[in-house]
Amino acid sequence: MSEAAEDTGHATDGSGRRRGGDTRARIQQVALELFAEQGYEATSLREIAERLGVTKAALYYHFKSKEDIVLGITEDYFAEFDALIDWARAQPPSPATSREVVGRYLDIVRGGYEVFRFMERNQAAMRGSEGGKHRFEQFRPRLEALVGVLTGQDASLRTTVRVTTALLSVNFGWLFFCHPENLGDWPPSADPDELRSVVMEMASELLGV
Amino acid sequence: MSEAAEDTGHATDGSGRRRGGDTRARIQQVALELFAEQGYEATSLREIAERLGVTKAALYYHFKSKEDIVLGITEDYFAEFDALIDWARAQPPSPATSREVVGRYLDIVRGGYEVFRFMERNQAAMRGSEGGKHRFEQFRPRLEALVGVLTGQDASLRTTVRVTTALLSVNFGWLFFCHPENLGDWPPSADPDELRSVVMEMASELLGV
DNA sequence: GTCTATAGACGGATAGAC
DNA sequence: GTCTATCCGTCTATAGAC
Repeated sequence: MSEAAEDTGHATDGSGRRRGGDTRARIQQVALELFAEQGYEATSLREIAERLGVTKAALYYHFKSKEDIVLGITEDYFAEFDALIDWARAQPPSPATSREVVGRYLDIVRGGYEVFRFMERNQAAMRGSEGGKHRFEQFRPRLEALVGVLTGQDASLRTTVRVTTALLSVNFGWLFFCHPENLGDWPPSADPDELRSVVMEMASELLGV
Repeated sequence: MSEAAEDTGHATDGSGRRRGGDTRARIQQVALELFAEQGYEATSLREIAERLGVTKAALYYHFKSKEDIVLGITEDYFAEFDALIDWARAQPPSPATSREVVGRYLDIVRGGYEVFRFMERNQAAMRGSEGGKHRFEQFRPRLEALVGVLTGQDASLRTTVRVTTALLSVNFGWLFFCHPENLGDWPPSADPDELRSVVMEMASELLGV
């Protein structure tokens, strides 16, 4: 969906360099990296602007606030989850369906590596309810919906915990082991295909399918 | 260890009310709650002081900086992990030992609910390397050590992922389902004993013991 | 679409009285 | 051990020129 790619449809110039409307996307990309590394609150707009070689004021041409930068990024991925939820609800319940749901869940995380890394490391900032402001906490309800689809109604605690853990293990497992991280030698960086099968196997066991 | 309890050995007065040295612990307790709810960077010392009915300056009598408040809290729990690692290394490798390690890991998390909630939600702030500063990121090496003890040397990717997931599922599972949280009705708040057995069962399966 | 300049608020931290 | 008062830095956000 939006992975450091264009979203406004502007053309490139003759030499193939990026032009015009992709500044917006570049801001989001840089902001996301810094937010994930240093934290949302700890990263200033000045820092983002500097890394892009522009000034703060330029950012405000593209986004009306700091929060707005994040909103624009996360929306796409929440929409993908919503689509997955709708799809899952339309399928007949079966072990094959469950595995397919988990597989699609993993693919969403794969496609939005930086975004999910950001969300994982800034949970407090996402929830942040300073003075009753809502902010961008919208993951929980999606997770609840997916778990509900996978467990069916009136699930036991055991089932709920296992299914929730299955999804979050997929999520975390991918972020933790498939990393272009600049940190030490642990955890080992895994081959994507191998990691995928390992993670899917775990999830299947936890789901009991 | 330090759970809103005294640590300076000061006496209480005749009526049993708290006195003297426990101000330090009360600061840590309140700070931890706010840090977990709103985020470390988003919570100001003014806010902490206000909730305690004192002024910012008073906090600086007990702690030399904002970071110092957190350091004092987390140290105890990292020490508990270190003790667990030492203990695990001294045991003969066996399925029973593995289960015992996981059980003790869970007990540490149980004992430090607020602390671990804080750490989970403020990963970015804990890692925060603004200008090369180290800060209080010390969980990873402990996790690596524990995983190493549980897998033995030269473990496959599959084993490493499963064991890591086992520990983190215990961690997350407890925080996620055993909650005095003020948020909606999901996830359901679980009975501690039941949750413990569910979580331990999952971990055992992932460990393959 | 990007700039300079600045407003306006709030942050962490310190000095020194009591 | 807690307070008042204050310093100084940085932050988000805006106004207005080019």
